[in-house]
Amino acid sequence: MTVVTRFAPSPTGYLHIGGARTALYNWLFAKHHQRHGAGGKFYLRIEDTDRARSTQAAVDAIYAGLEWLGLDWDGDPISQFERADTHRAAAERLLAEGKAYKCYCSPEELTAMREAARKEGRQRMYDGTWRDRDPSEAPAGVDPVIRMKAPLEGETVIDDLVQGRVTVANAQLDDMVLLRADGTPTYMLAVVVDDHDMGITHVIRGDDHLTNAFRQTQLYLALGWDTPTFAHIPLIHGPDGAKLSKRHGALGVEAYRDDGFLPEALRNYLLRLGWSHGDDEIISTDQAIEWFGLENVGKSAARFDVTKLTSLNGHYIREADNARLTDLVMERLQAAYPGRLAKEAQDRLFKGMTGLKERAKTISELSENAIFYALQRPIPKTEKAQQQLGADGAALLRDLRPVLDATETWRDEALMAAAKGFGEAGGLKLGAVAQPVRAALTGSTVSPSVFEIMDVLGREETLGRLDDALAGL
RNA sequence: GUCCCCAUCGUCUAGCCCGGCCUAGGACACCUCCCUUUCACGGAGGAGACAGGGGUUCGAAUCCCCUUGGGGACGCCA
Repeated sequence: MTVVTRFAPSPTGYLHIGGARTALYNWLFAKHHQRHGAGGKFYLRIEDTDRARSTQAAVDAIYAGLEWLGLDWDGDPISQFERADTHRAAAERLLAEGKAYKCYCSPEELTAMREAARKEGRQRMYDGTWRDRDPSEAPAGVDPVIRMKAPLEGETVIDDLVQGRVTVANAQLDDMVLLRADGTPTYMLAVVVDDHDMGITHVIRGDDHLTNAFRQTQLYLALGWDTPTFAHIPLIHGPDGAKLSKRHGALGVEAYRDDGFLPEALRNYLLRLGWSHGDDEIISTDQAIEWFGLENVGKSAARFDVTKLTSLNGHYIREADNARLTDLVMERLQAAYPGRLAKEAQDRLFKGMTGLKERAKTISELSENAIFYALQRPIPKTEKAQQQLGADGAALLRDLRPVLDATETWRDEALMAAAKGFGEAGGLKLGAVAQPVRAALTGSTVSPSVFEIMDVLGREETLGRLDDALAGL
C-alpha cells in the first residue's frame, strides 16, 4: 500500500519549531516508504478556513520555512478553504441521511450549557437540545448550525501508532458542529473530508489532536469511510515544560536560520527530539530516511534545548563545504559592514575557512570570527588585543617584522619556522611570539593559527597590518 | 473540574513490548587532565537518573495496581 501523509498547518503565523518537526516526520515517513515500500507521498494542505486569521504572508512563510528546511512536498499545496463546497456537500449528505441535524441554539444558550457542564464535572458540553426536537419548533430568523448525531453509548477506539490503543466513552463526546450558521464548514469536518479525498493513509500530527481524533473517527464512520492510521506524536515543550506554541515563545524556523543554524542541523536535532535509533546521534537525512519509522517515536513530551542544537550545528558546520560557508558569511558581513570589506574578502574567507569553521558553532559566530579577514586595514582591536600591543609587544613586533619579511616562501610552515627561530634566539616560547602577532593581524586574542592567517593574508597585507600596529593604529 | 496521555542523569534518549546479559548505556551541558601559538577541534577520565508505595516473581527500570507529579483536550479556532 502506498503511504500518503500530509502536513496541514493553519496560516496564522510562521512555521514554528513544533510544526517543523511534524512536517519532518511526515516527510520522512513518506520518503522511507518511497524507498522501501510501495511508494510514499507527502502533501501540503493549508488549513485556511478561518478567513479572519489566515494571511497570505503566513502561507508564504510556511512555504519558505519548509523550503529552507529542505522538506519538499508532492504536487501543489491544497487550500482547504477552496474545498468548502465539498465539505458542505458531505454535511448535507449526513443531514439527508439523518446522521446530522440542525441546531438553533443561541450563543448565550451554549455558554450557559458550557458553564453548567463544567460545574457538574461533565466533559460533554452540548446537551443535545435540538437532536430530536421537531424542526417545526425552530425559532424564526435564526440560522442553524449543522451538528453531527454522535453515538450516545459505547466507546470510540483509536489504534494509534504512537500512543497505542486509546479508548474514550462516547458519553464524553457531544454532537460536534459540522457547518456553522453562515454555512461554512468547521475544521473537524474539513479535515476528515480532505484527508479522505486526498487519500491520506497516515495522519501524523501533534498529540494535541488526540482528542480530535475521537470525533473524527465518529465522523469517518458516519460518512461510511475507512479511518486513516493515526500517529499522535508528543508535543515539544519549552524550557518551562509547557506546550511550545506560537503564543508561547516558539520561534519560526527562519529565526533559527537568522541565528546561524544550518537546516541539516535543525533536521537532525528535530529528528532526535522524540525519535531514536539506538545510540545514534549524528544522523544524516539520507540515513534518517533509511531508518525512520513510527515505532521508534517516544511517547513522552520533550523539551527544546538550544544548547544541543548548537552543538549539532557545530558538527555540521565543520562538515560543510567551504564555498557554501564562505557565501553564508559574506552575505552577513556585507550586510553588517557595507563598504568596509576588502576586495579580497571573499577570497581570503574561502582560503581561511578550514581554520575558521572548526572554531564556530553557528554561522553568526563564524561570521564574527571571520571579520578580520574581510575588513580593510586598519583592523579594529579589542581591549585585550590592545594590551598585547603594549611596549613589549611592539618591541617584539618591530624585531620580528624583518625576520618575517626575510622569509622566502610566504607559507605557514616556513613562517612558523621563522617565528620559532626568532623566539629561540630571544629565549621566547612560540606562544609569546604568536600572541602579539595575533593581536596585530586580527585585532583579537582569539583566532585560527597566526601562521595560517599570514599565509591567507599574504606578505603585503600581513606586513601592512604589523605596521599599522606599530604605528599605534 | 471532566476526559485522555505521559513519567530513566539538568536536557535529549537507549534499555521496557519478549522480566535475569543493567554494579542502567550514549549524546549535550558541566568538572579534571592530555594535545596545543590563543581559542576551538580531538583524546582520556569524572560527577550525574530508573518519581514514591504496594504487589506478581527465585529475580523488576522492565509486568499489574495505587499515589504523586507533568502535559494535552474540553469553541459556530485550527
